[in-house]
Amino acid sequence: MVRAVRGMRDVLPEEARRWRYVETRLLQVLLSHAYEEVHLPLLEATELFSRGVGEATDIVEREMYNLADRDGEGLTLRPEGTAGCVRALLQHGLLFNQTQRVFYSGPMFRYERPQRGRYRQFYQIGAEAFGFRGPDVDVELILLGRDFWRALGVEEQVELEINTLGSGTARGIYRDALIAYLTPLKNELDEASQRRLVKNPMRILDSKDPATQVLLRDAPKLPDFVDPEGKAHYDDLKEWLTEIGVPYRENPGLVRGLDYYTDTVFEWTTRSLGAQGTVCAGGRYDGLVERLGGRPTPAAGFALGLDRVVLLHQEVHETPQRQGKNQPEPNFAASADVYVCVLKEALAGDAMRVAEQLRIGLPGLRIRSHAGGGKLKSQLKRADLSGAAWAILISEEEMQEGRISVKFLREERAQQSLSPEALIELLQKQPES
RNA sequence: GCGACGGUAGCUCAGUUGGUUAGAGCACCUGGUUGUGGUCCAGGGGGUCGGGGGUUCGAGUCCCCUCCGUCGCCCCA
Repeated sequence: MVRAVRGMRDVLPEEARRWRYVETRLLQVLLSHAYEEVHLPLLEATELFSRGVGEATDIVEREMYNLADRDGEGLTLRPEGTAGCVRALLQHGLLFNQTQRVFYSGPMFRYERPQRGRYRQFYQIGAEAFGFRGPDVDVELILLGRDFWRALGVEEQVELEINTLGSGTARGIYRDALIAYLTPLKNELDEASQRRLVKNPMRILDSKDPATQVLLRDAPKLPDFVDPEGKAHYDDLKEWLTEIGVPYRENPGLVRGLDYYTDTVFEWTTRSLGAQGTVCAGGRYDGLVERLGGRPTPAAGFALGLDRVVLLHQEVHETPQRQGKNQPEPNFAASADVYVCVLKEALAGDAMRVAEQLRIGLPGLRIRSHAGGGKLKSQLKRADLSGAAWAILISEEEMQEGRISVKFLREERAQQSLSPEALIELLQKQPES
């Protein structure tokens, strides 16, 4: 049997129902902040990422899915969304003398060791804001995050960490100072950190190796190198967060794996997901637009890991038992809301007509009409299994009188026989999805 | 890329120091009288024991390789 390739995941109906709910909620939040949606290609020129993300990053060095187009052009399955987003806005002149706030959603690809919450094809929702220099837009992005967690009811599980990297130049100076300090101690560093010393020294700050952490105690501190403007920016940000009432934790070790970040960086993390605890992360990247050929443009954004957020949502809101009398809102367990049955097989045509009538009268409700024949008993069994709250029964006598019966599957309530119009009215009052 | 652990029915798992036709629960299908689900009862279908090789009279069980998964490292969302 041909199996899915490693790191590629199938999302089956039960999870997909939750997935759609979560994604819909998140997109609603974005729209409520008047962010505009864009759709971007999965394939980009390889150069976009080597230039945008940074040649020395792990992503570009060994995690990208590279392929050659038929004419030999180097293509890459996007490993992240920001570079492509900037490219698209630049290409169409949307960053010229104007601001933009956009979002996108879709799969990203990285060749990593698969693990729970970490797949080679994984889904991100990204939001980016261009043309805003001040920390107000940083706050806005963080607020977006808080609204996400509230919308999903997982705010208790998530916390915010922030840090500042300072301007690009300040960062460069710090980087050199760090290298100067660590180089003589090179042999005492853990293996991974030794490699990073040349390529991406700031990431050493993230090391979990105890010996390395001891060495770092006396290392130059990033905050001491942050330029006055960067410091003011950061102070403003913190003040704002406090004022608005967004709790945060400062984490001076919070660095980014992608080269383009400057000044503010932030990360929403959870302890509920094991090692893959980062659920949403972002920050400023004032240098990227210029790096990709545009005019210098301040920018900030974040990416949210949908796979992980769905997982987190699942931890907090378990799928209820199918048979429960009071279906929770929303109803993840059900694959239909209304199930149409016939008392005689010859009535199948009438059933389809009635189902269509209901679909028109009850948009939003999932109406499934029985297929495959069988006795009423087995039809009702199907109805129950579908999770539907109502079974509709079509009988010959009632059809002649222009009535149909509704049976309440999830509450103690007598079956009713009524006209289609009355039925629609009845079900309208009880939105189930 | 590194380390540890795991893989038996659709799912969760049992399977004795290697020994007959590999089991359970759940799920699924059928029946328990004509047109009423969930509970109950009876019956039924379903497994190349992840794959390949080896040891052995004999392998789900032992050994090697490989694939996949989980946890951690790493990386990051």
